[in-house]
Amino acid sequence: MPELPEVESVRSVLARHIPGRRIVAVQGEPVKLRRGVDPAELAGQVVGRTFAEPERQAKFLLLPFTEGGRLMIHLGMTGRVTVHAAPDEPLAPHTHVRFDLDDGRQLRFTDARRFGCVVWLPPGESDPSIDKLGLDPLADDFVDQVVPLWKSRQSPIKNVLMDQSVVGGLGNIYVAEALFRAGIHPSRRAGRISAGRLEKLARACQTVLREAIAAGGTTLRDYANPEGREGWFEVDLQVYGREGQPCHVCGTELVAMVMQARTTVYCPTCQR
DNA sequence: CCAGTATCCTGCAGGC
DNA sequence: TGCCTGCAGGATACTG
Repeated sequence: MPELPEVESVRSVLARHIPGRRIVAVQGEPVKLRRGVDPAELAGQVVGRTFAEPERQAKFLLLPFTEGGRLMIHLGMTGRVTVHAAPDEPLAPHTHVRFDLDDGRQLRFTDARRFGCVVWLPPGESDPSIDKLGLDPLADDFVDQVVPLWKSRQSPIKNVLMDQSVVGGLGNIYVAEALFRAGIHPSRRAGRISAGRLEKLARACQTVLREAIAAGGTTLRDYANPEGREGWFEVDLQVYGREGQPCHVCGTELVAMVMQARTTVYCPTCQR
């Protein structure tokens, strides 16, 4: 499940491949992703444009063009962006959009569950999806900025962390890990946690994301980096996916609870 | 305004 | 062995 570190990994790989490359054609059939995509229509918008340096905002990949305009891509649950040496390489199932580049290579968007999107943003235009995004957890002033925001919320801290309009980029995996590292129970009301503990949580968010980026992104079954390598990097996950197993710190059996229809695993001893 | 829930979609694991 | 059920979950529209 791509969260911020996985998207950042995709961005950094694309940064080695696409800047300076011009799109010469777009292939694919119309498909209903999170938003409908029509490759023929997309062709009219991006053919002839040249990729500039790829960017990332939270979990959104932004691919600007030197001529103006940009592509906004979200990987959803199962989305992948891959670079292929030639357009005739075998197509993976659920490949929805293919961009032919002027050096003969092909950029592909694949997404089995179709929770992702590929959206054209015309020059000067933005999109509500990225406009609504909250704080950047990797920013230098993140800790100072986020504590008062969290303090004003009455929802369980886990739900607040998942809210992209508060902090952009965290998902179910890294939320669980950050809460464990900060020793905070997922269902504790955000506003009732002391400022000191919230600061610790903010730093834990930064640490866990930075470690994951350094490791190349946690690869579970749905993620591969854009070169198509199976980048099975391992990040040291303490709680995610470890329900019923002993806590690495105290040995207590880890517990799973469902919040907002999402499973959260935590240590009932270490997290209060 | 804020919080909580249903919905989209497919692959796969687990149970019988 | 094979089928069936349920779960995985990011964003968003909708309800309370």
